[in-house]
Amino acid sequence: MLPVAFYLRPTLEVAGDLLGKVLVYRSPAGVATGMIVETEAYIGEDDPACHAAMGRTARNAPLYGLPGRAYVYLNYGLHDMVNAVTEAEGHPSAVLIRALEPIEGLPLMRRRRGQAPWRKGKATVPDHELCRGPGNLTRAMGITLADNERLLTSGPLTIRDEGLRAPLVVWDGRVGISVATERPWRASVAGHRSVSGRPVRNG
DNA sequence: CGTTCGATGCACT
DNA sequence: GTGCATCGAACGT
Repeated sequence: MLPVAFYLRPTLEVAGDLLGKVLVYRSPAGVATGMIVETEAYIGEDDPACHAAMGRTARNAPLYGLPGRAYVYLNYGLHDMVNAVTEAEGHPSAVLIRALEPIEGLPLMRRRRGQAPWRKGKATVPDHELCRGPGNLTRAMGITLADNERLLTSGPLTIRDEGLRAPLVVWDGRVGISVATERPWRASVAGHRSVSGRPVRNG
């Protein structure tokens, strides 16, 4: 299990080092796990895309708290986004987990994805798309707002180092936001099928 | 290939 | 009332 000290570091280091680590979620319905292949850093009140940009509010309070906990919020009324809180208490920063390569619990993931209101009765989801995108991965894993502020170092929601080979990391601009997109604060595994957005071209 | 748009909830102004 | 750290279907070129 990654210790609190892992998260108590500069957010960009955490964002890069989370690639290749394994997100684990244990629910009554079963266990689901996946290797993290895409992350984004949101760093402090000076980052206009960070939820802390306007100062502390009820919603973003977890960002200001201790590292090594989850920050989960609802976006577009439909999608729960999961972040790992980083840096010291009082430094509002986090890493958004944007995509996983599914490892364990694929049938459970597929069942959950199929329950999305806009997807009922549609074609089944290919394995590598089950956890592609931040909204998709929380739905597949079963992570919800109820997991906000949960410890990532013990309990049902954890991130483990399973010793997988360190992947080749690509840094580029964050996606889905309208400000500060030029900051290269999105980390992804080069060429991985489960990374959201357009594939990164290679020479 | 591209753009548009509906689904859906809530924090914040 | 406005605006999202989204998703994917439907349509146009």
